[in-house]
Amino acid sequence: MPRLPSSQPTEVELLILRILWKHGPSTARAIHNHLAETRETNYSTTVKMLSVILEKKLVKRDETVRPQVFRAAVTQGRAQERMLKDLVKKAYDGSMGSLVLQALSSRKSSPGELAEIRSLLNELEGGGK
Amino acid sequence: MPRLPSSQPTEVELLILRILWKHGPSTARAIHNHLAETRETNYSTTVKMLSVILEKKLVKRDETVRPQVFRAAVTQGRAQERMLKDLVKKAYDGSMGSLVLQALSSRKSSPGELAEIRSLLNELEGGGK
DNA sequence: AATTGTTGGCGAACGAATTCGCTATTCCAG
DNA sequence: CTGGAATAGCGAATTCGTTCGCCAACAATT
Repeated sequence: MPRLPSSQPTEVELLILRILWKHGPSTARAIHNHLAETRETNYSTTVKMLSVILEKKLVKRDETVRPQVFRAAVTQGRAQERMLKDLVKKAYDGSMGSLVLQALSSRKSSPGELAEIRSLLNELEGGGK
Repeated sequence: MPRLPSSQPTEVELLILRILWKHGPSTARAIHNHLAETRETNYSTTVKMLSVILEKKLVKRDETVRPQVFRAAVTQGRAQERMLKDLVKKAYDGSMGSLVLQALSSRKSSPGELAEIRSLLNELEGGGK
């Protein structure tokens, strides 16, 4: 029986997206060079992955220039949000709150982050009243 | 070239673990019945998946009784933590704080959860000082 | 003990993800 | 304009996750 496509970006796809988010539109070669810092895959593999995620519409390609330039088709925030929701659904029974609790307690965040979180919390509680 | 095993529980594995966490040690039949509420897979499939996750040491099996009884070999908290860390690493550049920020802003949590979060936050800031 | 149903397990089959070899296309220096 | 280098792409091969069919072991009921 067939299985449903995952809807979430896969490992390598995410790796490529992160490079694009960080460095902006890039050529296949440039992407591969960044990729090569972490992994030892072939240039062909990078190109193939690019064509795959192009197919999935996760990236766009400018074919009018040579070499072609790839850009992320989704924002980092959107992608993160989708993945986060997926995790909450799959592993936290849909409770975003319990995820946050665990996130806060299982690891120390920087004081700056804590302050940000607190201010956001104030906003949320204030608005909800 | 070989690909590295993911270390994270997969879709169905997680489904089974959640059943065990919720209902405690269960027979294959019982697990399958719960599973069948959501999906329409065969009993053989359930048994197969059980043998797979047994292999992966995610569950234990008591073979001295008939029918055999399965129990989760990892706690829910541990499993959640592992998955959460994985997501933070893969999608948030390791920043747990930014994940929390997004979690809080992208969805409303219940007032009760917000209160819990706030109290945990107080604890963290107080202790860190 | 023979029949019938449940339980457990193996191995085949499929799609999805990832890898790369090889070919084709394009670019550029001479 | 031509040869060598870089770029683009196709298709085969491999692994993992998931599914199920089929057979064996066991239990229960007549």
